Parts: sequence; structure tokens; C-alpha cells
Amino acid sequence: MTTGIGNSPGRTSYRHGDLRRALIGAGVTLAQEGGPNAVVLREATRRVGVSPNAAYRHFADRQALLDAVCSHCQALVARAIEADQATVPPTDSIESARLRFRAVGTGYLRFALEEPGQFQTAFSASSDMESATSAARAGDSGFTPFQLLTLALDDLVAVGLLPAERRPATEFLAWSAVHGLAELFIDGPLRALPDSVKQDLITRVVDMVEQGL
Amino acid sequence: MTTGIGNSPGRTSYRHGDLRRALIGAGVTLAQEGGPNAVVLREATRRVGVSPNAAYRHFADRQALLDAVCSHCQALVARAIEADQATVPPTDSIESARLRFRAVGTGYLRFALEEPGQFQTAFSASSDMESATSAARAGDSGFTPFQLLTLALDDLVAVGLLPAERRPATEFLAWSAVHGLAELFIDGPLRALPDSVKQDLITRVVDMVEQGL
DNA sequence: ATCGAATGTGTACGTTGTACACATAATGAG
DNA sequence: CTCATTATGTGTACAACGTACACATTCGAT
Repeated sequence: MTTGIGNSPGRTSYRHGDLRRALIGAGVTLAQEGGPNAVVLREATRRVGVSPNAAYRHFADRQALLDAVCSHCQALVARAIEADQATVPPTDSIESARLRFRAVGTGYLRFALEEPGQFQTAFSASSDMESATSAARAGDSGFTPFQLLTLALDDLVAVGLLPAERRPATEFLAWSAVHGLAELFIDGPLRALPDSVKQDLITRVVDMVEQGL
Repeated sequence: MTTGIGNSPGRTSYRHGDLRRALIGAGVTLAQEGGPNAVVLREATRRVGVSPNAAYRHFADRQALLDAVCSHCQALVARAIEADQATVPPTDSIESARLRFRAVGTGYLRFALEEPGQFQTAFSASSDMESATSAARAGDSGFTPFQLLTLALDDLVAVGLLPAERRPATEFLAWSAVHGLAELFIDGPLRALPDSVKQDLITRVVDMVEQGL
């Protein structure tokens, strides 16, 4: 019975039905529990209820699985950003653009604090500029975290909050500041800071970026 | 023969003489070649010419070895910063303070580009605020990278370039921006950028920090 | 109905971290 | 100097991991 798609562990059918997706799901959970190093191929297959080698029908090797998990985690980051952006009121279009820009940073950092393992995995190795815009890493809006940042900056220029001549490469500056704080929070020296201090630092880093661009 | 201290691999004596230091050295080389994950206990012992278990007389486990390697790598970062700071002329004390502050960022990022594996290892896990000021991680001046940054900021306040009321927590803001760029360079999406663009981004990030504090 | 392609299993090997028992060298007390 | 103690290195062993190879089962097209 239950020969259909999406068999759970403990299935009776020989075929799984959707093993690739199931393995990625298990991998995302492992990433959540312990970061990229915890994404262990054998453990993923175990949780899905399949033999270790079954994974090789869907992924060339462990790294390929990790890459897929990484993409999935980046999509989660995108969703976190979108969620923060969704809260800004569309009253004033200038102030709105400013707040939507800030929401990229706060959403990014909120996710880093809420799901450190997945965040670390999202940006662990193997992502170059091409893959930073790949569809597998997009959120509900269809944009990757990097694209959401780029769009927010374009809007800043459009409403006149950022001079066009300063625009080039600003995504990398903004990203650096926010990503760096996330790293220092997660396994850097700021790990043990009380949450209120962390929240304050988030605000101040985004302030710095807004002022420093 | 050669029963003294500091036996090399291929030694004839039963005792090694300075195994702890030798293992850290091998670990630092491994870190240089492949980052924190390449710091493999058995490989370190192999390179030193000793049986795997000999390491356990000097380190509780692999993590303890990695921690020591990490400290050593942070000391290398400190030295890189000190080297950049040493190049600023002491003519104008105000301009000098400003340049010494910038040198913290440029030295940090230069090291990240020159020795990505060691840089990654230096800031991989297990360092909290106490250990960020531990002596094992200091450079020639006796200061850790974090302490060098703190001192540079204090100087900025002393010469009047940074208002005292803005001083608190600025080390974390500056560190975030610079550390984030380093991470994006090393295994983030900026990995494949041509070197000239990277150099430009370094300047612009330090500009942003200087302006945004 | 049958054959090939897709997908899962079983067995096996090399590597890693590490526990436990043992061997040997340095050191200090008599 | 002798000898016991302590520090340090070795040998064997085991579980877990990634993954190669051969085999089994099922799906789909003819």
C-alpha cells in the first residue's frame, strides 16, 4: 500500500516516489540542527528510510546534496526578507523604499539569529555570482536574497535617496556589513551577547550602512 | 642521535621533544591548504611522523587541536594588521590615527585574500569574547585583531575624529563590515571577482565604515 | 508481455576520530 | 646508582562516514 508519491520512512513499496526532495528535506533539517557539517549523507538516507547508496541515484556525491540543501536554505533566507518587507506600509513611497531597504538587512539578520544552522548552510561554499541568482534559491517572490537587496537599492536610487553615481557595487557593501554581523553572531565572538544587545547592533549596523553608502 | 628538542619527522628517538607545537604547526599548514575542515588529526600526526594517538597526550580531542590552530591563525591576522599599520607615517597625529584605523581593515582583508584557509580557520567557531582577547591569539605587539581594532577606535576618539558618544560598540560595526566582505570573498558569491575589483571593494567598504560610524 | 531504463539494496573498502592496553623514556627519591 | 613514578609515544580495535560495484526491483514504452 501507499505506492504513491512522497512515501514516508517505513514505506512498504520498493520505490520511494520523491526521494530527491525527501533527502533535501532531511538535509535541511540536519542543517538546522547543526549547520553544514551536520549534513551527513548516511544520516539523511536513514531519516528518509532508505539505504545509503540510494542517495547516489539523485546526487553525484555528498557535496551535491549539500549544494541542494544550501540552495533550499537560501530560499528560506529570501522568505525571511520578504516577510520583513511585507510589514512596511506603502504610504509614503520614499520612506517606503527606505524601509524596504532596511528590511533586507533586518530580515537577513533575524533569520540568522532564529536559524543559525540553516543560515550558515545557506552561505557555505560553492555559491558564485551565477548561482546567487539561481531560481532554486528564490523565495515566494521569485528572487534570491541577493536579488532582493539589488532591487531595494535600485528603488533607493529611483526615489532619490541614493545618488545614481554612488549606486555601483553598493549591494556588496551593504551585504558585507550585514553578513559580517551575522557571522560574528553565529560562531564569532558575539555569540554570547544578550539578545537585547544583538537587536541594538542590528539596528546600528543597518544605520551605518544607510549612512555610509 | 638527535634526542634533543624539536625532532623532525623521521626522528629516531622515542620522544618527539615538542610534539604539541609541531602538531599545531602541521595543523596551521593544513588550515592553509584547505581551511578548518582540512585540519585532520591523523594527517597532522602523519606529517609530524608520530602515531595518531600521540596527539591525545597534548589535546583532548580534534576540536582542542583545531582551537589551538585557530588561535595561532588569529595571531597571524594580528601580524598582518600590524604590518599594514607599520606603513603609516607618524607625521600628522590626526591623519595618522585615521590611517591606522583604516589599516586594521585593509590588513585584515589583505590577509583574508592572501591566506583564505588560515583566515577561515582563525574565525571558525569556538571563539567568544574572552578568547578574543587571549594572549595566544596576539601578534607581535601582544594584541589580538579585536584589540587592535579597539585601540584604533580609541585613538580616533582621542584625536577628535569620532565623537565620544558614538564610540560604544563601534568595534562591532566596523568588524562586521570588514569581516563580512572577507567572507563573501572567500566562500561567498564574490569569490570569482577579479583582483582589481576586490581591491576597489576593500577601499569602499573601509570608506563606508569611516563615514557610517 | 517483454525489454530497457530508472531506482533502490547489499556488500565492501579506505579514512576518520578515539578508546584501551601496552611500551619506553625522563625524572626524582632512596 | 637504582628504581619507582610519571610523561609520552605505539598498537590494536571499533564505529561512522563517503562511496564504488554488483545485484534486485519496478516503471514505461513497445
